Amino acid sequence: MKHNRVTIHHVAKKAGVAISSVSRVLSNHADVSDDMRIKVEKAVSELGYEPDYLAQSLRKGATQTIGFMIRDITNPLFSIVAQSAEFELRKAGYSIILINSHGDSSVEKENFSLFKRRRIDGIIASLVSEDAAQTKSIINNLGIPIVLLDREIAGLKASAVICNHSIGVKEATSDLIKNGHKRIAFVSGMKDLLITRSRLKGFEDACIEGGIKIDPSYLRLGKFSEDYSYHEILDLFGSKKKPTAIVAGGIGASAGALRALKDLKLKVGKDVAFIAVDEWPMFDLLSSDLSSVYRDPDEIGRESARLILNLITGGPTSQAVVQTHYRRRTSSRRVLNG
Amino acid sequence: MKHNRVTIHHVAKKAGVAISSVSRVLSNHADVSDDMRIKVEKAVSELGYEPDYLAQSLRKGATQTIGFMIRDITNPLFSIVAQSAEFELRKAGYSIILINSHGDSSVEKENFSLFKRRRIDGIIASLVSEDAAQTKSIINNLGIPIVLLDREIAGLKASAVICNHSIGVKEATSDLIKNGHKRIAFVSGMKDLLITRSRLKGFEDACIEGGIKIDPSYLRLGKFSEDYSYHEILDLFGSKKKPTAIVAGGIGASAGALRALKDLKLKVGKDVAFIAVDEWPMFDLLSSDLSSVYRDPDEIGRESARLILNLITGGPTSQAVVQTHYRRRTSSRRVLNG
DNA sequence: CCTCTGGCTGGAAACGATTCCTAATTCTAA
DNA sequence: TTAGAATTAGGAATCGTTTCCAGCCAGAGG
Repeated sequence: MKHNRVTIHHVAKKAGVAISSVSRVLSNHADVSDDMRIKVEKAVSELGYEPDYLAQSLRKGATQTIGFMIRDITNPLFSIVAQSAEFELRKAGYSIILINSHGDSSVEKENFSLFKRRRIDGIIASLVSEDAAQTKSIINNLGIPIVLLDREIAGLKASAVICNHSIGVKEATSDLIKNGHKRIAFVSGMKDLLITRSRLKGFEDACIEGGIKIDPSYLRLGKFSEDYSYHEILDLFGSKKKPTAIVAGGIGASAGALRALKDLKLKVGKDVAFIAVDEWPMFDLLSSDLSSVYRDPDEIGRESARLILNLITGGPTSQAVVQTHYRRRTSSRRVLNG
Repeated sequence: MKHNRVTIHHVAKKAGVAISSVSRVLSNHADVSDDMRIKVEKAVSELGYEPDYLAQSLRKGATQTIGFMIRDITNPLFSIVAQSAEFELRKAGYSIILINSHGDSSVEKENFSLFKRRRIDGIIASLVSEDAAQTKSIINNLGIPIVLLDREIAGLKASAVICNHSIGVKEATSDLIKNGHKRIAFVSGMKDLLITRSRLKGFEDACIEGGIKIDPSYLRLGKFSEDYSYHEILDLFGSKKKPTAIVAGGIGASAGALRALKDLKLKVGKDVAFIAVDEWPMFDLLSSDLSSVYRDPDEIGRESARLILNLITGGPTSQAVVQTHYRRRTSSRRVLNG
């Protein structure tokens, strides 16, 4: 029981050579004779030897492991990102350790220290917030290459995959305006995040171009949660100046808004125009044919894998931009009624 | 740059004691004086020392890591399972390595060997198939504790979380029969999987109790994919004896079936009764108010974590059963029209 | 015939911890 | 006072690799 793990010692003994020679053969070192190679390979295959990652890692100082930290793996968008990143990284010989931060900065902090203790080679992370000075110093002191998803932190030595949200949101908002909408609500997450600012910029640009003055009470930028969005929409429709259209930034925001509209017995695409930013699985089976601002999660995963590998091999930090575009469907057709 | 990692040596040197003493303090060993403890703890906190997992693992023979292997992390059900398992396991000091098998047996095999080389302490897996004799021998020779999700393999030393699908499906089917349905289609995955057999049993039991003879052409048990289900439903409705109700086993089956019905312009809950086995995010926002057979993914995750920890600490293999139940909504109300 | 070069090989020192064994010190009791 | 027990600390082996270094041997060149 104790001896069922076959190590390089066993191979060396069986082949009648030194441990170092076995290692040399296995790592394709130049200085090894044909004779030696044959002897060792024979012993290796007879014993079914496979080198131990742990010992290799300790010696080499690299674990061939990437930490993937997000707020919520349950988010369908991120689960696709994780999947595609894993697919790319395994091709390069890396495994991924998955960690949730549950949207909690202190858990996030712990996770970074866990990554360090585990000697992770690189990190792909969707951070809780961008402002925390503490987070910045933690990352900078970590000494581990990191790729940020949709975050921008000044003075941080990090690569990033940035989605160009403003373009898609602008197209979407412009379409609403072209259809005569003037009272457009915009619900999304915290304003201190790049992702929100970028969406907001698209929204504002469209309004400016369309000659619409933005009423700040239509801007509800607090949290990404369903709950937040649900209550904000209820609040908006309880007021005097009900919106005629809604742009929901993010999956949580969309879900909350759609539930609120359902409870208010308002028909999407009929009583109110609606555009969802980001799609989710079975989007086409929803009660209404939703227009959306789309980005490709697979691409985000691929790009994040590419960037982290690049950093690990000593490359400079860089950014990748993923485009978004407006997908016009029936929920955003003209539905004005007031 | 090279010396920025602080090791136990530095602590020992700073505190002016031996390495072994530092280790003893840190692992709360009994034989350590107060004086020693204070000296070491001071040095530890001044240097910000944190023990290296890699070295600890190599020496202790345990990596505090669990491998989580599934066919598709994108599946919303499994992503919830993964999340809740991770939450439980981290409380016990374990991290999880996430691996996709993409439903491919040979990838699955590679993954097992990767787990072995990484000295994973335990595995939680949703296997591609149950029949492969090869898989059985691989797992048995692996020597790593394993928990199977919804799979049953005779002669395998493994714990398992088994969902009692038959109960929920039976309730659901009985309800359809009570409403007068006789031509009920059942679409799901391969028959050689416990999960399918269990669902089928519930279906059959309900038919027997309800005095309905099952027409085998209504049983479409091939794959879990959307594509498969889509085409089978199209086929069924292209035939003479169109079904009046559908039970879709699994998320993929449900999605495919709903798409087919959409393309056929058949209204769910009006032209045909429908019951989905398993729910997915935003289930309540679908075009129809779907009845379902529900199981709690969080519970599956928790139970799998519990079982694997139990095995790791030397406990015997065991099974946990997660119940399912029928959630009656409008899509399964009486809708007979022929 | 001797030395030099160069290809191969084996030995040993890391990597960063844990843990066993031994020795030193203190304390108790005769 | 001293033998023996009880505490506590240090040294060294170990986990399974990689890699540096030194040495051996053969062939080439003088």
